[in-house]
Amino acid sequence: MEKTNKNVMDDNTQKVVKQIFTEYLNQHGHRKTPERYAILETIYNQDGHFDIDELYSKMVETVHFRVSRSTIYNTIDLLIDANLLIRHQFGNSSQYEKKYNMHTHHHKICTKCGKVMEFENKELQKVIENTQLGDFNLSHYSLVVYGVCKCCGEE
Amino acid sequence: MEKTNKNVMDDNTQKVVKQIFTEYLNQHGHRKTPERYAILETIYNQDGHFDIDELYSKMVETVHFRVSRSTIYNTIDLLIDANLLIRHQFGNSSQYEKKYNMHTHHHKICTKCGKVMEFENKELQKVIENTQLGDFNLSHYSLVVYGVCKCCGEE
DNA sequence: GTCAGTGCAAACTTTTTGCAACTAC
DNA sequence: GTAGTTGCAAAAAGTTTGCACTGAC
Repeated sequence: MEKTNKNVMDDNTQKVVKQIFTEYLNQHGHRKTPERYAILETIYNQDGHFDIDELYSKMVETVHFRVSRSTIYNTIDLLIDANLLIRHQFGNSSQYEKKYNMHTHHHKICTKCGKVMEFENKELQKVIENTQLGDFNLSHYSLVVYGVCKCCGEE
Repeated sequence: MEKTNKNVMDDNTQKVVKQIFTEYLNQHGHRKTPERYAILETIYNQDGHFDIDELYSKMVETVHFRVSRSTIYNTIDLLIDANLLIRHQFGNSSQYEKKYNMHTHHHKICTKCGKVMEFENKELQKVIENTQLGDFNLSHYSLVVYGVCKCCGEE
């Protein structure tokens, strides 16, 4: 069993990402709606990966802020553009992950149970970032390693 | 503009992958239906990535072998299990790629035009394969690099 | 007051499932 | 003959779109 990052974002991170988002919205002529900030706050108050449905449920049930799925999709696109969120394409649905102030990490996925685990490896990170890509302007990358995890391998 | 792998598989590869598939089907008590071999052949007669719909169209229009989408989905699962096919999760739909006798490679995706390009890098490959993953039995991996390609960057 | 943003429902896309007909064995 | 497969159509699941209403500016 692998641990996911347990550092729930502190108040300062919340403050900073709100500032970044506000600046982004201003620069792009978008409105600063309460829905958008509620979504940003919910995302930065949790750890690990989530999909749209999980975020929707969390907002309705836990945060008690009712937004439509359309608004979530809309806001997620803005957050990705604002560099505050990463989209992964693990399974059938897109998985998202906050980006600001996060350690670079990679993912292991168990092909039996589907569990997604994170791991860090500085050397790997360095080599990938230094790779020659020709006329290609790198913005980010995603390394996913597939295999069988401890639990599933014990069968 | 990047070149994709242009080596259309030769007759020998076709023969070998059919043998591998036959063995797999036998070992797992699956039937050797013409649909399954037609799908395998079509996949190994083309290069690059494809999704279910492209494969379906190709079979209907080019190969003139009519199979249902259900059968394609079914067969693709078998081919993945038989280690003859890789599934990628690039966009909204799953992308597939033949696996036997292929060079290990990685993918660059342009975040503007969505183009998927391949590149090889032996060092990268070595570092990834030698990464310590604890109690995790590596089977394969997928490195996707996002950024802006030459054409899109010239705007 | 205006128009971007929201919520809802409908549409769309990709994948899965149920079932009758078929066929590899 | 029989059980695994196929093809079709319906259902699911995830995402996008159209449109009337709302609220940020």
